[in-house]
Amino acid sequence: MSTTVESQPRKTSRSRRNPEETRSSILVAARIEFAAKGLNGARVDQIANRACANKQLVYYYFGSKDALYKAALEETYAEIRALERKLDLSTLPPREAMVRLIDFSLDYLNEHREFIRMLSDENALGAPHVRGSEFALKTNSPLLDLIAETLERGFAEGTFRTGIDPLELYVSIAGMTFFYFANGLTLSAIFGRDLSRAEAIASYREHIVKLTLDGLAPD
Amino acid sequence: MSTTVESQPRKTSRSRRNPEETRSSILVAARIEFAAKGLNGARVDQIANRACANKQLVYYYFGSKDALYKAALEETYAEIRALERKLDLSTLPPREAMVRLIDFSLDYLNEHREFIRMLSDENALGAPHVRGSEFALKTNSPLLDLIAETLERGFAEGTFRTGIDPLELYVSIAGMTFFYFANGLTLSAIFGRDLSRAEAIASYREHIVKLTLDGLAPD
Amino acid sequence: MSTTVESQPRKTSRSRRNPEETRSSILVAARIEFAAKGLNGARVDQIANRACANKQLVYYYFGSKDALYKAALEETYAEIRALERKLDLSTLPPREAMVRLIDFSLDYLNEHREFIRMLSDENALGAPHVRGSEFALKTNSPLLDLIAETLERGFAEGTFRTGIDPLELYVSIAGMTFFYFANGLTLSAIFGRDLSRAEAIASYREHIVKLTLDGLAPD
Amino acid sequence: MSTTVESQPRKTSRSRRNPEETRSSILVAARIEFAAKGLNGARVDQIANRACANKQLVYYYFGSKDALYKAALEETYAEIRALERKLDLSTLPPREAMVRLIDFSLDYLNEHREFIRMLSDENALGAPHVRGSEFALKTNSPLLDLIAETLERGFAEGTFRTGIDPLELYVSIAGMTFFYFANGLTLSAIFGRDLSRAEAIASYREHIVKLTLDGLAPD
DNA sequence: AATGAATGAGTATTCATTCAT
DNA sequence: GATGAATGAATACTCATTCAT
Repeated sequence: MSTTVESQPRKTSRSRRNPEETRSSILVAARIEFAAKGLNGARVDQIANRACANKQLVYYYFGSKDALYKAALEETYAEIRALERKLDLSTLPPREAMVRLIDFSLDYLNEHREFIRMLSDENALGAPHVRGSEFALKTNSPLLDLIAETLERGFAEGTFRTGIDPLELYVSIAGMTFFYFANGLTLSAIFGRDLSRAEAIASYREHIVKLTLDGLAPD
Repeated sequence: MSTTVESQPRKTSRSRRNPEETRSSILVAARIEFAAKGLNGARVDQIANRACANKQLVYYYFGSKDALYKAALEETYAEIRALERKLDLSTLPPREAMVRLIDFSLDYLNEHREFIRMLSDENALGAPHVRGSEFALKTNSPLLDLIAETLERGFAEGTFRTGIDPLELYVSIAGMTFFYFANGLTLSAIFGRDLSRAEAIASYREHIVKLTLDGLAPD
Repeated sequence: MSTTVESQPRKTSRSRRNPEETRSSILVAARIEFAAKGLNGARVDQIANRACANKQLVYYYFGSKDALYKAALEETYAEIRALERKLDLSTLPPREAMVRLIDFSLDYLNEHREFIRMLSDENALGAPHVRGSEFALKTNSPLLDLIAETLERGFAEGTFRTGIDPLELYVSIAGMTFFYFANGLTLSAIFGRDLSRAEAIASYREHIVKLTLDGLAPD
Repeated sequence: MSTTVESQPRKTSRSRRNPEETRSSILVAARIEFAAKGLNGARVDQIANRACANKQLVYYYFGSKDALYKAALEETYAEIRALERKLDLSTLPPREAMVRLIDFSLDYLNEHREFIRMLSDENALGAPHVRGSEFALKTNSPLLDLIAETLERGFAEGTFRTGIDPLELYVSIAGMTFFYFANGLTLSAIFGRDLSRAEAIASYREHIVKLTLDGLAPD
């Protein structure tokens, strides 16, 4: 469950005089560095290094470390939104759709710890980069609509109860999955049980699937 | 929901030549500073300032910034464990006990955002301070036993189903509450709904109480 | 015989944007500072100041105080080796060659007290910078070969005896000259005779020339 | 040939309320620390620690780090002077007396590297502690008189030539021995020959004995 | 578009020394 | 005499950022 990234400058060659590629490789490097060390811990030098660019180029393309962080954050969000858009819940029966949503959340976070780190970091800093209208618009999620539609279908067929707020449901599912990975290291240490093992994750999945489906079921 | 702490040196007088008090005031200042800015962002200068001590005293008493961070983390954990110990779940009927547990979790995190920040930060850093046997022992939680006992009582009286893992239940509850506050800023920004309002919290409480109790109920 | 260097920042202008010159001026400043105060006593600030650079440039070019010290030490050695290489002993009759060697040693140390200081300091510290193969190779001295060849020529013409180890001869000559200047201050103070006066040096020269030549003569 | 001293606080108990002993144990500790690390490198904390005293006592008894250094230097000198006083050269035939002197110098320095370090350090610093009349008087050496008397006896019996300055002879002998040990580490490293081995020392001894005796012999 | 050189303001840490008891 | 607590002034080193080419 370690998230440490060794600071190998990974100097794979990058073609000269290709602005688009240069910008892109800086952004990729930035995402890795920020995800691994946070805004404060990340080093512009390392980012430039990893991107096989020089420090000045970082400023040329992004203006400041902070702006670069924001760009990295936006890309990270964009990525997850793109995946969410592919999550075709409407073709599945409501209960299966909900399970699919949980699995997606669990799998994505398990495989993209960097998203956790960036999200935690941004909030710890007071979320200064997310505030502002453009950001919210850019990262506008289709998920809430998907959930709402699924809940309605479930209610219609009698498998879900009414009165469930899609955002609250989303937050509770995201919370259960996010927390598991976000705080897995301290949880494992303090409770003496390795939560990063595949079986532990599978078992926990069963637990939250049951909790959610039962919680959604009509009385 | 802002967690920023203005860097006012808050120079309230501190009696001289009182080692116990000096040490303590440094630790208090450290907890505030670390909670607000994280390990990387915190400034030893600020801590000393806030404690009305000088920087060297910090080193005199704690040795290093890192050791001070660990001490702050331990105290933070100790505090929550002390509260958990007071949580007398065994005198309540199982379902009420579970609600009590959720309320405690929600209220504590709502009122102690600094705990969230320290926990997130420690995990982001790879939990280097929590690893190691002494820490786990020191912060050994009574909560798992309380939950296990409650689950058993609930099963005995027929309100809870069997086969529920106390740790998994704890993680899911903690996740739902922790995530709400930990990532509240970005959630509010992106979904355009202020989650820090009291009514929003109350509504979310109802949601997770329902989810949990229904999830625990026998089929 | 004073070696103290006043800490005048000696801000003689240095052309901007000239990396070669910048690096070089830092190294020059470092040699002065290290020679005057030793590794421990030297201040990076002072070095930067004297080089009309700022502190960070020192790190930009040399990485650390220690690495800078090593670079200064290497240059110091390189300089003396370059001079030794010019010492054309092979064109002189053996006895004159030996006198030439003594004179060179005496004159060089007299005029380059900084070499004495750096050598003493390095040894006092346990010679950590000199250890390692590259250093030895870089500073490989031609002197031993020169001495060996001179001894052979002297033996051939009957002025020197056989069985003399070049390294031991070198060490004894270097010892007599080095110690005179290295410890001149305490010697002068304790024995109440100023050894830094030109006549004192001249007289001592006669003494060691005689000692050496007689010591080398066949029985 | 290493002179590094591990910083074990060597906390052997020391009887309380015994001023003489306290002062003495501080001085002993100071000599070890200064000899190992020099004036700049030595730490008052370490000295106090090693002496099982507290830092304030160091100041109580010696006033300052510098004064303590001077006291340590004086004791070091006093010790060698005491040994020199026991060197009964006058009972030996002149040539044997001279050999005895060389052996003494070689052996003492070999066994007391700390003397080398302190002497080098003091000179490197510009000998500020040795300057001043009291120091010279306190450490007044009998050696020059012993050498002068030996030279006279040698001249009288025809084994030594005339015109030899006792101080110059002393400096040359001390130089050959001192330099060997003082700079042994760099010499060994650069010339690739371990000068600290007993055989190497024995061989060098023969060399300087021969050099000296031949140099003193009449033409 | 790209680069290496240069900079100011910080940042944890150290250390000799003094104060109060 | 002896001790722990307290302090100011340094000190090596870092880092985001800008300049000049």
